[in-house]
Amino acid sequence: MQTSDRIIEAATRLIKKNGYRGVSTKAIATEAKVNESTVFRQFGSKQGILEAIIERHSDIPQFEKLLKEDATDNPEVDLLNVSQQYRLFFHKNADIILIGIRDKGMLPELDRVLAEPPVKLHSLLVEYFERLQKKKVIAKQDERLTAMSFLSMCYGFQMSELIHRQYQSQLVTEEEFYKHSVSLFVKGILSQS
Amino acid sequence: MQTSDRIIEAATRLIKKNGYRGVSTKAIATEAKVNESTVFRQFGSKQGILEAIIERHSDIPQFEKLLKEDATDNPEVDLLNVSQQYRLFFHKNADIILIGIRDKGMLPELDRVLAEPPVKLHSLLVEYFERLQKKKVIAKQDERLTAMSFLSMCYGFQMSELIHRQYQSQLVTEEEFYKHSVSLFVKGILSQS
DNA sequence: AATGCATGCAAGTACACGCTTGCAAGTCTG
DNA sequence: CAGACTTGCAAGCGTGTACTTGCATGCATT
Repeated sequence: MQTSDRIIEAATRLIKKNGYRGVSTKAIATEAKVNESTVFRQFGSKQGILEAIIERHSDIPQFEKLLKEDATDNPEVDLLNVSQQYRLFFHKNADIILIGIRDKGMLPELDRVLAEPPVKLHSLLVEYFERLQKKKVIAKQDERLTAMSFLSMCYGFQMSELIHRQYQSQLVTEEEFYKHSVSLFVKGILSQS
Repeated sequence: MQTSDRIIEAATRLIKKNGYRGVSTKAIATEAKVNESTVFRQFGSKQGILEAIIERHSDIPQFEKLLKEDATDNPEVDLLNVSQQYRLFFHKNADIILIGIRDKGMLPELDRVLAEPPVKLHSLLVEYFERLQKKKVIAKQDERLTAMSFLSMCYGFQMSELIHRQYQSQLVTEEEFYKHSVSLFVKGILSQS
């Protein structure tokens, strides 16, 4: 494996565990089984390593397609797809999400990148629910709030998995959680108030 | 105001912003308008300040009462109460929750204290939903998953407020979110599948 | 074989940080 | 007023850390 890859992986592992400021370049070098000077020759500075980590994960999810072109307008199907995609997004980016939370403010760009997907998804969900209301598929309701409820449910589940995994994991599996939550949620939005 | 109070407040402010390791004792002293040596005379060490911050917030919520003695067994009422209490818990402890997330692992006791309430609340909700099912108030369902859905919804909303406030706040207010979410959720658990 | 490149190694620099200490000044209490 | 206590101030100690540099070594390409 490439030297720089080993360094990035080592850094990711350590920063996830101890935070950016809690990890020294020497520790990263040792973990990567590399001399410290090599780290600087490759990345210039400690911050450079962090930037490389983020660059490697630039993988923004595409919810647009799921809720527009590919939408079946059967909410149970579409929302399950969205939740799967959201879940995938969390898995793929678990590393930088954790780092972004721990070391918020270290890299403004990271903050922005991480804050964006939820906002974007919220507005897409609003549009989606609006359409379903017009089509009388779901009851009349405040779509902003409905979208927020759904989003919070997914976000909350994923965040608690990320943050508290070692304490409370495996109360329920991801599969069953989403299956149950989506169907419960759909029942809620179908019925007339 | 007491010198030590000023120090604790200053430290809380700074640690929330920059993380424990991102804040120097000198910076804390300056922020508190106190000499650095005074900080050490009062708290012994930097870690001592952190412990004092946590001690000051030892304020564990009581969901037990809400879901047992005080329960009306009208889920709309009870769940709204629970959500209010949960929300209050987040507000009261916003400081140490944020610090706990940022500096996870710094203080094992803090990790534990913060991981506990959600787990506890989950098991209380499970009991509650079990009872309502036996009483035929709500449909038959897997109460573990139902509890998790509700909990994730509340947790997710509060966490995103805490973490991303500056980016996405005020899409919706807390009041309307909980009112809407609880009623949507209750519709979901009432209806027969 | 010669050249260039990536790396290891050892030493070192500059600085920030946690923490200590001795002394002087101010405040509060009996 | 005397004594105890708190604080400010200035200096300093030891350590860890980001980062640099010069040299030697091995490897690959030409």
